[in-house]
Amino acid sequence: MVYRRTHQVVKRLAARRSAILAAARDAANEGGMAAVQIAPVAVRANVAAGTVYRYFPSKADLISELIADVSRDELAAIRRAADAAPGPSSALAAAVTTVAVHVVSHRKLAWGILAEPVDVDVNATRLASRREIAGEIETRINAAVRAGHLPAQDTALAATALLGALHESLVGPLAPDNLDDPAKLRDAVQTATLLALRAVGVMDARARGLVVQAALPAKMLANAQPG
Amino acid sequence: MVYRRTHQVVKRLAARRSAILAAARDAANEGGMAAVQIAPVAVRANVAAGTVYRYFPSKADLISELIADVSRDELAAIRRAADAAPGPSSALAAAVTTVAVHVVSHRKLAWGILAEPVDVDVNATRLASRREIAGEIETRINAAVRAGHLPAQDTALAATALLGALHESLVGPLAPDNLDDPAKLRDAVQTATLLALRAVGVMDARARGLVVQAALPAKMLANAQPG
DNA sequence: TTCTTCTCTGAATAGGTGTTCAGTTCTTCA
DNA sequence: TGAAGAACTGAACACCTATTCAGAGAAGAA
Repeated sequence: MVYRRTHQVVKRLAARRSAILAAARDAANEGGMAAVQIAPVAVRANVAAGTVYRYFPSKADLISELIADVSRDELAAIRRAADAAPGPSSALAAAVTTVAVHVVSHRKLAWGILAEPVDVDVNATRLASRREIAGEIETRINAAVRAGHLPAQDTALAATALLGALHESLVGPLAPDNLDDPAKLRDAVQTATLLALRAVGVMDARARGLVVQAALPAKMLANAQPG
Repeated sequence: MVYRRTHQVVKRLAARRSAILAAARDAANEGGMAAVQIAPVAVRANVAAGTVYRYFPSKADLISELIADVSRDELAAIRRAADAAPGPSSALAAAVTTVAVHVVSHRKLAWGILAEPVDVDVNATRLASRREIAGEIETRINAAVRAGHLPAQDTALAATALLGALHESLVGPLAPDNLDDPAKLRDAVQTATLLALRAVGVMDARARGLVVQAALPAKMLANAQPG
């Protein structure tokens, strides 16, 4: 009389888990991390509040996993874009553009993951996520420096500052508020990218060229969500 | 039999108000806005919790006033530094350096005022504060552009990005953690300032010169608080 | 079909923090 | 000095939301 999970059950359990995570992601994307509350998320996932706890030991774990998920996706996108570029400078430009597009495409979510305060328990995850992204950017800056395209500098600080500039100008409270218009959005992404590249020492003229080259297909911008 | 406040009483009331605000400021400086809780603040100010409500209608009002206070000070410092500079570029460098020094000097407070999420009621105040600072920086960028020292650009976005770069690299979670050492701190401030200036289009060589010129007296750095 | 084990439910619980208010203490004024 | 008004106190209250858990519902084994 041993109970053994049927394949079908295993699938359903996995699906529920995903549904809960997806619900959390949606909630975060609509109202920031503050909106990721157990009861509402449960409703969204068509599940009772208690059920959430059968999949995640605590809210902190849920959010941690959400953050890890999102940054895994983001990191992959950055690497893909950068690796496809012809040289170190283009790679950096592509990486930066990718980050810019991602944050404007999911502003609330990005804000929640980046800046919104949460339990100390999730800070570790968030920090790790940030480190990964910053580390990737730093790697690309380093490559450009080694190639002689950028002046020698504290690349860790530079990567951090670069991300700060992007985030603040694109999803911060002072970010332009008319980003629903695709044209404006594209402008904002390009302007922010230009600023970021100049910050690490790319000369103005060259930076403008790189930004244009790195311009992403409209398809990617089309994913942007109003809000 | 009209009760009339004696001068002494008026003074005491004012002192209490200040004490409460100061307590709130201290708390924020130690643990961010999350640490600004009525009961602890009251204890710090040697007052009962209820008393706080005789001076501030609600916690949101208390925090709003705190934010307004801090940014008033900051704005004044920025203007003082910039106005004392010999030209538009130096003025911008001085302004940026001032912001950098301020944020590293009170990291937790800065973080709380800048990024930590709070009641919607205080968001207006925080936004206003941010706008003021960004506006001042924007003004200085504009002056430098008009003087032909910087390329034409979206100065509002540039100011925002510039502040983002500073904040993220100096008080963000990835900021260097050895800023207790005055030498390191000075380095970090200068590096961040350099990045910020380059971002808006100051050429590398010139930026380095401006950063050195704008170097603030050690006295100002001495106010930095460990943490 | 029936028993056992797993899974889900959602109302109840728990903990934390802003806010109130009846009672106390202090201050003014005659 | 005493009456009246103002300020202060701090325990009680209120609200919000994460978490629990006893009972209900499904799913597997026999």
